[in-house]
Amino acid sequence: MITAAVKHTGHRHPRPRSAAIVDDIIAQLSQQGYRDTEPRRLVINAAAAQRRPFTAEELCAALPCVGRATVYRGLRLLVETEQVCRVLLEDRELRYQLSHQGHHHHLLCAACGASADLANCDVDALLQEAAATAGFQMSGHWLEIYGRCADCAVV
Amino acid sequence: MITAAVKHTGHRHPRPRSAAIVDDIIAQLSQQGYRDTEPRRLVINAAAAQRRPFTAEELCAALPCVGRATVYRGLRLLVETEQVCRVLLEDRELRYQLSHQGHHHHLLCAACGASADLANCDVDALLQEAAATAGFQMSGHWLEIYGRCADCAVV
DNA sequence: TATCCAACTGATACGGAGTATCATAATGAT
DNA sequence: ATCATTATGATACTCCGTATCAGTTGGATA
Repeated sequence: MITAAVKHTGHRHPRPRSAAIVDDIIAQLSQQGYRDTEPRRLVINAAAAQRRPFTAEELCAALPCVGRATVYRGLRLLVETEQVCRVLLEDRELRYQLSHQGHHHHLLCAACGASADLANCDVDALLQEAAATAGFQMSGHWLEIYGRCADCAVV
Repeated sequence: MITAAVKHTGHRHPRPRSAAIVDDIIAQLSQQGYRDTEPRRLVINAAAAQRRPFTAEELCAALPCVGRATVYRGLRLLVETEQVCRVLLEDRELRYQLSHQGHHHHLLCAACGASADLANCDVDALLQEAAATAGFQMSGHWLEIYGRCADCAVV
């Protein structure tokens, strides 16, 4: 019998630090009835390796041995299960990044492409209220914030 | 000599109420060096005739005698000159609608497709501040609000 | 550990949305 | 009326994402 700790993952080297993330996501997917497959792991792993919001095509390029459709399907599944969130750039380019828990918005740096999470912000409540004033039942929203991060800020 | 009031616009019937809007927009474009052309007027007129945010393809369909590229170019020009604003639906479909002055956001009804303007809302200030707290210089944002308008509200 | 079905994959084709190209036409300043 | 500039329209093209479908794989079951 092979225990989880000893089980090979296909890597000859020590498991990268992203392996835990992959396992965690795979576990959550399994719980929801989705299978643990090699291509799916590769997609999650590649997504976790990104340091910036990335495009689906970038993932495809990073995973030449995984079919394009599979990459797209994998991303879609991850978005649906809220493991990954979608980010919209100013030019409407769609990018992705791993979710870091709960509802939040993104501060997107136009200079370096970095993304910072904006949590603990009561925009939602404000919008809900403003919408209600107009007799509108708000059910959702899309908000992206553009500018420059601390590192790229113009002095 | 033909005065502006008498000048024919190609209509045999009384000028539709949108004609004033078209003239106004054309005037603003002229001021910026853009020409007053028939296809461009047709695009503006068709845009003004819409009651809901519309897609570029819908305009194309409504203007079979105007080239598709021209419709797209016209819309792009109108967006650049801020005569028309872009609206993003939840499924990322891009729509357009005439601008109604100043910065504002849209309340988009998922049931009937209507759009209401949300003005006099200090979201911007709130975001600016929240972003600054994270050391982020905000330069812009994209915000769309989804839900149900007063008419379509679920009781 | 053998069986089996549902889920998954990958190659491919397809479709929609928007843009580039370029020869021709129209505008409006002179 | 002339003429340089801008605009148009037909078309081809790119890009992004999805549908299709035959073949494969995962993992539940016994």
